Amino acid sequence: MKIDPTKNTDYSAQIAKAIRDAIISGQLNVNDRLPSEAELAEQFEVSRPTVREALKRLAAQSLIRTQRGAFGGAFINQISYEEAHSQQITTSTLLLSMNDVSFDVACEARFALERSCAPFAAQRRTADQLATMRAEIHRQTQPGLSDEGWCASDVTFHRALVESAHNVILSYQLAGAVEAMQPLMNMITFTARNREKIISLHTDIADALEQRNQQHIEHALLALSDYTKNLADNVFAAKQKFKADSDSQKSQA
Amino acid sequence: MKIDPTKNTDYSAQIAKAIRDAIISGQLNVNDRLPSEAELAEQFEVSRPTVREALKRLAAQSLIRTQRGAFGGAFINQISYEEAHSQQITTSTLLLSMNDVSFDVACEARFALERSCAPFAAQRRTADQLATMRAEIHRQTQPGLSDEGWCASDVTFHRALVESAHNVILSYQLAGAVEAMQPLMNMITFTARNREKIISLHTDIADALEQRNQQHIEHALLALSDYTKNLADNVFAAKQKFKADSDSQKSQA
DNA sequence: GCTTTTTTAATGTCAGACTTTTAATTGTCT
DNA sequence: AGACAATTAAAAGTCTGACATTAAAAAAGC
Repeated sequence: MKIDPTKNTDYSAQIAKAIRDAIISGQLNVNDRLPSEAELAEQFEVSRPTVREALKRLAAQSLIRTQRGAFGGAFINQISYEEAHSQQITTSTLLLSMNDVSFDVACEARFALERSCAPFAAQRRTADQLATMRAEIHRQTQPGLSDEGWCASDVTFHRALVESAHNVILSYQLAGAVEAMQPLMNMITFTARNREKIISLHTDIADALEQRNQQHIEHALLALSDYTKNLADNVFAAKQKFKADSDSQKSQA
Repeated sequence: MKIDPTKNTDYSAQIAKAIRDAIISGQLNVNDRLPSEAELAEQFEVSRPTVREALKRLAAQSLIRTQRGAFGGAFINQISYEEAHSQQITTSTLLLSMNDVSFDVACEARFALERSCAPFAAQRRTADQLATMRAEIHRQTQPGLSDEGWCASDVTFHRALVESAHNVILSYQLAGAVEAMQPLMNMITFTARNREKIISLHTDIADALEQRNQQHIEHALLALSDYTKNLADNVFAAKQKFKADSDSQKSQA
């Protein structure tokens, strides 16, 4: 493994890429130890700080972990669902917030993705997951519930639904999508009337799941998607109107 | 922003986290410039190499980009679908390869996720996307097609299906899932008979899309999922048998 | 044989220097 | 005045060499 000094990218980026490729292609396996920083520096013919920058890049992607002390070093990390998941959420959240994705598009995607767990959820849901969902619905009916509490409960509810499909890959993908949407959802404050409607839709979902009726689950999710979209449209229209009003007042003054 | 010397994590990790949080919370906006490395070193009361390691961590997640020269520095990067997508694929691919996820589970998830684009694809598909799919089907019928060519065509076909939903978020999530599965799919070599069956299922999907029939699309995807799962089961069973046979031969010798 | 101490090999951190890149500024010529 | 060239300055990129800290292995002591 060598680096190309004529390329106009950083050495550290090139070295990181070389090691990353070796991991992906399977030349390096989980728990293998990389050579020490000093040895890598010699191999790549760069200084130790440069090697360290490369290693930090890999560490940021959870590809390696480092251990200090004798017989320590950098080891190929077995990436866990936990880590993959949190990385996915950071990326997706930033993607949404930085590219002004319309709420409609995001909302549509979120519920469409969730819908994909319906057939398996209907088959495989356990009493436990159903109980979680019922408990969250009950929490949502409490009149004193704060906005944050409401949103957190919403996430827990949908996570339980996703988990009930008993497919780790689906869970990983869907939980990411649901959580990435959360900041957008937090922009909407729900009135008591809104909450009431959503609770009834949540109840529909739980009922359908209890009866193991795939089509009802899908139907209820679609209804929830439509209702949320409508709600958001109204909220944003109201904000727009408020802004327009205050603008015209300013220009009059 | 300060760091905690008593914590047992690296300074560079703490600094990266502090800046990352500032980005996520919106204190730092797209295209904002961070202070120079020297200034950051002063602010955080660490040395410049340590700051640099922190910045490389952020660069690895595409959160910042750096520019050399006067008036250069580190700028908050507007993360693109392209970047988010490629990061997601790296993570998902490694997650699958390192956690020996069963083929069945991955396959089920892949097609279930793809199914979520069906209602929108049926509504919004364009002639263009349909043509792409037909063209790929035609390519797949060519007798001389290599295994790599077959797999690449398969990806293109499914990408076109996903794109026909015209929802950028769905495209991003689904394309990631499809591509992350690819290394697993490559472990199966398709016989001529297998290919024939898959082509007929692809044709079913294209036909259903042409007729804008959501349920047929979903049904065809399910059939494809089941067929692929079966195929994989047989392939792995055969491999197992081969291994068992050669093992018993060894023990006899 | 067990516990304690020492050794040692690694990462983590620092200070300071030098190189390269790049944009703004200044200077010069037409 | 305007276009082009030379200068300058600020920043990232890189290197050297040192010291601090950690943790496991080896050695010493009981």
